[in-house]
Amino acid sequence: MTSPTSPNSQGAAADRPQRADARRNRDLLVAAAEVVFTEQGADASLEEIARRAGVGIGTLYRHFPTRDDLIAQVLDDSNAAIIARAKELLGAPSPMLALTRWLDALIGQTARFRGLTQALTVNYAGTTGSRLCSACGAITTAGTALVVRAQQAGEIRDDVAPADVIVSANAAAWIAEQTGDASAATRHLALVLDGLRATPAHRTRRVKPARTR
Amino acid sequence: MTSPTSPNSQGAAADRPQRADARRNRDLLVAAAEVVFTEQGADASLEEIARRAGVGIGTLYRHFPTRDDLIAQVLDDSNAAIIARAKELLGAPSPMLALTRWLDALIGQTARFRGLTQALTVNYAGTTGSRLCSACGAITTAGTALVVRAQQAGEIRDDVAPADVIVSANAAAWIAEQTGDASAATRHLALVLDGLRATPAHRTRRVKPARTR
DNA sequence: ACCTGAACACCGTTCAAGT
DNA sequence: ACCTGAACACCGTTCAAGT
Repeated sequence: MTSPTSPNSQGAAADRPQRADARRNRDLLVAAAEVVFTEQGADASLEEIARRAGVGIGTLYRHFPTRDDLIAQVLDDSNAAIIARAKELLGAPSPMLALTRWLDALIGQTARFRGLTQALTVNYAGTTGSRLCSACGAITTAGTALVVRAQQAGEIRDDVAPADVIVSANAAAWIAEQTGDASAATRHLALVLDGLRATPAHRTRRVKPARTR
Repeated sequence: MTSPTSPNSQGAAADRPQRADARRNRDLLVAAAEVVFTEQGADASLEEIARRAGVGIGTLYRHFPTRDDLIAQVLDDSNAAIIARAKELLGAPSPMLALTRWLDALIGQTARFRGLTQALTVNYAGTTGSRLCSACGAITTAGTALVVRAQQAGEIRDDVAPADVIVSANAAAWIAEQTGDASAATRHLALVLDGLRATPAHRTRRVKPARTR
């Protein structure tokens, strides 16, 4: 009610929310985390990340209360990129080719480091905006647009939910991660895409007589 | 050369290799492990398993030097069952239906507890008989026979490796595990099976002119 | 021969003291 | 306001002592 409002507090406040050394430590941590996660996977030692960044473990926890907060920051740039790529591909002439390319890109970045696929899939499927992937909802939305466009163009069947397509791409990334064979992901995605192109199985079979009641 | 051979040593030796209390403790551990793994997943506390079995933690380690050894023992029965089921289904009239049913069963037992899909996939794909799943090779072999039969009957395309089909089924189980939605696994498997039924994508497209050299 | 549980090692997390 | 690292908690693993 009586709280005062300074004239230019609306946008300027977010620009320098922290001390210069704090900002620097934060950047060092994210850079170190990217290296260590890539080397050792998403369950790498946080102590090691702090050591490589040259800061105390307490500083890491101050900036990133949970492991997921740190992972989320590492993913931030590439998340923005994949969303931008989806918008770009919406303008491409072939809806099917656009979808295929985007799913390929999604797989590539989901496999950035070991353990990430597992961590992310829950977020794509769920509705809650988690700490691990604040952009996951936006990624799903962006991918959905590409799927719907391909469906409306009649290039893929329309009885499959867009979210399921994205989850299937994640499964492909997971296969690559597990088997250590990147081409396995490509083969799996190709199989799923062929399934998407196909006439649904229940339509190719003889029509079952409708059940009474 | 000079080693004596007792008259009936050939099969009897394996029957009582350990003391009665040791045997009992072993059984208690496997039973407790099954319960705890089901409740808490494949990374459940080993100390808790020992406690529930009513034995010291040292006894658990004596019988099962690694976590994988314990998991393997828990899976033993169902592994034998899925292999038997494959042989049974090889005699079923419809190769495609037989394959579908077997993959469904495989997914069901791969999702027995959280974290198992991940642990097993490496074994299906790899060649080494690991501690975690000594039967994985046999399961792959059994599944391969079902895939090959469906291919030879012309019910599914023959340019897909049988091992890839099994890995795809594992991916379906993984999706169910991650999203907590069992029907997601069914939908995903259905999509893959439609892909398997489909004419390969490169044959449905206009034939590309063969590249020179 | 087998069992037990204290002891050790490791890592994630917190928090009192310092700047 | 932020940083530091010792301290605490937790869990996996080993091994000397016991039966």
